[in-house]
Amino acid sequence: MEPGDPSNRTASKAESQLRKGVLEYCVLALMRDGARYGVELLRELEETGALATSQGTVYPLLSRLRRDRLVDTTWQESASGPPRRYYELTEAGRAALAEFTGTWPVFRDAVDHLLAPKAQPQASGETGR
Amino acid sequence: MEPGDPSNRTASKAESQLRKGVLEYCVLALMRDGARYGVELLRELEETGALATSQGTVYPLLSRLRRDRLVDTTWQESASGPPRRYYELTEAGRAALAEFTGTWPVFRDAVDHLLAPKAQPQASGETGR
DNA sequence: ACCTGGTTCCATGCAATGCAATGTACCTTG
DNA sequence: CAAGGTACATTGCATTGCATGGAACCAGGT
Repeated sequence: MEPGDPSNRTASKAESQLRKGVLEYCVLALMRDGARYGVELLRELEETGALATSQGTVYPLLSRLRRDRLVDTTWQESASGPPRRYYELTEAGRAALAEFTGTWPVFRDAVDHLLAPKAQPQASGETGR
Repeated sequence: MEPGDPSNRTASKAESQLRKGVLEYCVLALMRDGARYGVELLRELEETGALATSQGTVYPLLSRLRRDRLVDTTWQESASGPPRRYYELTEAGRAALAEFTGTWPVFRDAVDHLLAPKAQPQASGETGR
């Protein structure tokens, strides 16, 4: 990779820290519709733009998921290239993903609320949403 | 506080990791409308529910913000109790907050998109599943 | 004066995690 | 066989949330 790639500017220090703890569940989410292998996950994360990362991040993460029994793995031959290790959600993995799916909106809304411009004391009550 | 509160177990690990990198900017956001002191910030974070944290987290964070010149501090007497150290945004602090305000929605939407149930390719109604 | 309790500030050590750098193995192509 | 691409993996580092513990200051009761 080009160390001096200027297109990397978007990946500031803040984004790197934002990924912490979220990446794990994003990877689980990507496996929701079926088994995936490492480089495939890497590509799909890249497509999201904000969650792009590197092999040095994904493989240790996948190892942790396997250690914690959130995923099962199976080797599978490839039509062209070396064999791939496919990762698939276990029951515990689906449970963890479901839990995060509930946790995330709460967290997201809390941050949204803090970041939103000063609340306007518009009359009383809330305008709901 | 209840150190061993079992009701915290479900979201504790995930939420704890979620706070990484976000807390810094949430604290900056809280100072947007004026100077704040440590315990005050702690209380306001507590009110958000999802961003509640402890002194052991906030004070080292505030030290880093000061080290990086994102905030300035001034001592101020208290009507009842020991003096308080008030933290106020510097120009660099406002810039960092502004940058994050731009970064956050991109990140948030990326996670939302991944977590959303499988995208249903337009087409017409899908009756049940 | 002394002590108890509340408030506020802060430092230290640990654990989790993203990441760059690097290495290994396999497959295809020439 | 040699070269290059694909895929998996490990190591060491920096950052950061957090539990724990402590210090300083003030007010009120005894």
